[in-house]
Amino acid sequence: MPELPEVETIRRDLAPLLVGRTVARVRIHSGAERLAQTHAPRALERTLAGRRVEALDRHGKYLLAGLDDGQTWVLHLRMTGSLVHAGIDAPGHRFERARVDLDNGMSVRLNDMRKFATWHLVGDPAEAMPRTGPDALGEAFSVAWLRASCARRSVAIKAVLLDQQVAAGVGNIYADEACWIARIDPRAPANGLSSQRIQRLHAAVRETLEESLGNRGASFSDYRDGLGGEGMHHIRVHVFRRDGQPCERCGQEIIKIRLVGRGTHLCPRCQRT
DNA sequence: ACTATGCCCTGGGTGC
DNA sequence: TGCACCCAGGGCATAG
Repeated sequence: MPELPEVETIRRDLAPLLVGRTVARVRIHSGAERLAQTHAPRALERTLAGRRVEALDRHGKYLLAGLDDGQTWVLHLRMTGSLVHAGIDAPGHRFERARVDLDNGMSVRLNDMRKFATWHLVGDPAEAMPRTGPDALGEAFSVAWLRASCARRSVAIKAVLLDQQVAAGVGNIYADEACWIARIDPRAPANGLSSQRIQRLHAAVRETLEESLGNRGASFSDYRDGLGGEGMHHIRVHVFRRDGQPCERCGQEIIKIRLVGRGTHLCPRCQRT
């Protein structure tokens, strides 16, 4: 599950390898047609060929490749997607869905077991990410913003954290981790949290994302960095997929529940509503 | 406006 | 060993 730290790790790996390079050829494999959201697959392949990559940015979980014709190639990896830099003749991964060959004998492969990844080619990146708010590591995601986002919502705080309009880039792993760090029960109604607890939660979101970024992301299953390697953060998490194990803080057994349609992990003793 | 649910996908795990 | 079933969940569509 590439979330913000994973996507940012990929961006940092790929930026020096892609920026300044020209796309020689793009190939969307048979069976992966849904990848291309704004064009028919063959049309997208033709349009991208010959374009130079001028920048590789990120917003939330989206990667944004700025092209020399002013268009932006917007990539989202969803749950099982990865982008791996490899030689043009390197054998394809079992779940390779598309490949981008560069002008220097190298390529980037999109591997995606579940075929949920998307590519948009747009003039304005906002077109490709219409329901996306401030990046969770950016300045616009402030304590005041989180407080305002909670004030008008009666749903569980975890649902607010997962809302990409509130904190773009936070996904299931880091929502659970942030709630544990802030000692807040993820089921707590958002509009019932005190100002002080929201401040603590905001700091916890930043802390968990930055720590994971420092560990090059969490490879619970399919996530790979831009060079095909695994992250290290999955062995550093406090609650995510640690159900049955003792809480690091109080020793109580971590439990797993279902909340907003997602597996949710928490310590029932030291996380309070 | 808000909230809840189903859908897309496929491999891995579980139980019989 | 086989096989049916369930689970994983990001973002969108749809319904209430």
